[in-house]
Amino acid sequence: MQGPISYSMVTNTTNRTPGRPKSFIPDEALDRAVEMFWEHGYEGVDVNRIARAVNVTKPAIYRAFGNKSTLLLKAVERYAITYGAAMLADFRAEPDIHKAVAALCEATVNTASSEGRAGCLMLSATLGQSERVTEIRIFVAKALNESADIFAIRFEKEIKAGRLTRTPSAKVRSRALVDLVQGLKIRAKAGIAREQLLQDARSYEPLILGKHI
Amino acid sequence: MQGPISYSMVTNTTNRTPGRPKSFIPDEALDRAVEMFWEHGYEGVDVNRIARAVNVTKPAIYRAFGNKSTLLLKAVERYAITYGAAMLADFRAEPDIHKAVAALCEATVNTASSEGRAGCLMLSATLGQSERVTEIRIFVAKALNESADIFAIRFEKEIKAGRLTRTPSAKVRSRALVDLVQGLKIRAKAGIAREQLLQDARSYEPLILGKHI
DNA sequence: TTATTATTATACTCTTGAGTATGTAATACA
DNA sequence: TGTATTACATACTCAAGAGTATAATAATAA
Repeated sequence: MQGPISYSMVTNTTNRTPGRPKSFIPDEALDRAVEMFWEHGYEGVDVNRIARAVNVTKPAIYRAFGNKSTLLLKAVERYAITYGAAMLADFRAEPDIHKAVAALCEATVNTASSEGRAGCLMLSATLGQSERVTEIRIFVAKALNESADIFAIRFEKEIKAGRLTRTPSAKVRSRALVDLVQGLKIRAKAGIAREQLLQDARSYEPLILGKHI
Repeated sequence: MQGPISYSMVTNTTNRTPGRPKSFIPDEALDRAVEMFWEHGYEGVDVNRIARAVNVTKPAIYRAFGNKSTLLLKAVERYAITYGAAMLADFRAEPDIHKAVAALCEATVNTASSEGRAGCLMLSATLGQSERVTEIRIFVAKALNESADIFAIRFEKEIKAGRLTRTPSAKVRSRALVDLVQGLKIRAKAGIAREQLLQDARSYEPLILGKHI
């Protein structure tokens, strides 16, 4: 259909290994897989489409990733880095805890409530039925727990510094924040209006951080 | 495989319409569909299995429900009645608001965190890719909004009665409660231990209802 | 140049499962 | 007893899509 793409077209470093070079960059294929699985779901995507999206044919994808369910697993892992880790980094980088929580909630809505790619790939994959769904669930559970831990450590610090009340505990606040975020994503996927969700998201910062007695 | 089942075996009221009577009760088939879709997901179930589960063959199911995606839609609606509406009824029936919220959170975990049927059919169907997923999402969005409204009305009443502080508002509390519940279900599906989730669920009542200043 | 190796594209197999065409069984009613 | 009606089971069609066998191609190394 289209002429083969030489290695120099996709990378500028000299190829050191013998053999015909890849005509696509695996991580780019993964990015397209992320987008497509995110938008259409696991069963809604066939490997052919992903292959075409990176100007390659199916066997190349199978050679690079093994099978479709492994491709999803890798896509989920990449999604976690691209989106999840980025949000956590922003959270850690923001010195004002109120701004940090507010930004996290708003960013969640903005990411989960876009027109084409609604919701969250990690959740869709967790609720889905791919062959490697067990590994995906373990990965997601770990990711959620790690997020909660990061939140909890930060809340604990703020409590110790006297900037948050001792109750609710850092642990409770952190778990609640994780769950609230999941709820926002779900409602985004269900099609509830972004403006509505943004309004709710903004109200969660005072709910989580507000003074309790 | 098995002999046909006479109508008198499945109902005791006299059949008033002519023609051979159904050898299965549609609502029972729906119940089995709920169970199977819940446990294995939409793509994980084939119509044949549902048919066999009610001692009938495929065409009978197709005649009764049209096609697979409609069957899922109907199953989701039935799930909403069987589980969602029941929880809301309990919530309304409980005069003590603290007990009402606590019971809701705990019941959520107990329902969503069982061994075989983890999570929530409404969420799975919302994140899934059946043909009628748009209608499912609209239905689920409506259900979530209605739950939030019920909570909000109740919280408003408690605020007016002086049993809850004016902030956070009834609206904020209600949305947060909905989202927290969704988060618990997601984490249940991801395989986080029931005991852990129960502990978190119990901490959400004071978070939502606790006095804020 | 030639051998070696890795990767590609073409063209295929195969399974699975959704949906249906056809003839038959069971009931109401005349 | 017979006719209309509704549902049933058997046995099928058909499409889609996962995964692969095979041969060609593009690079390195000697």
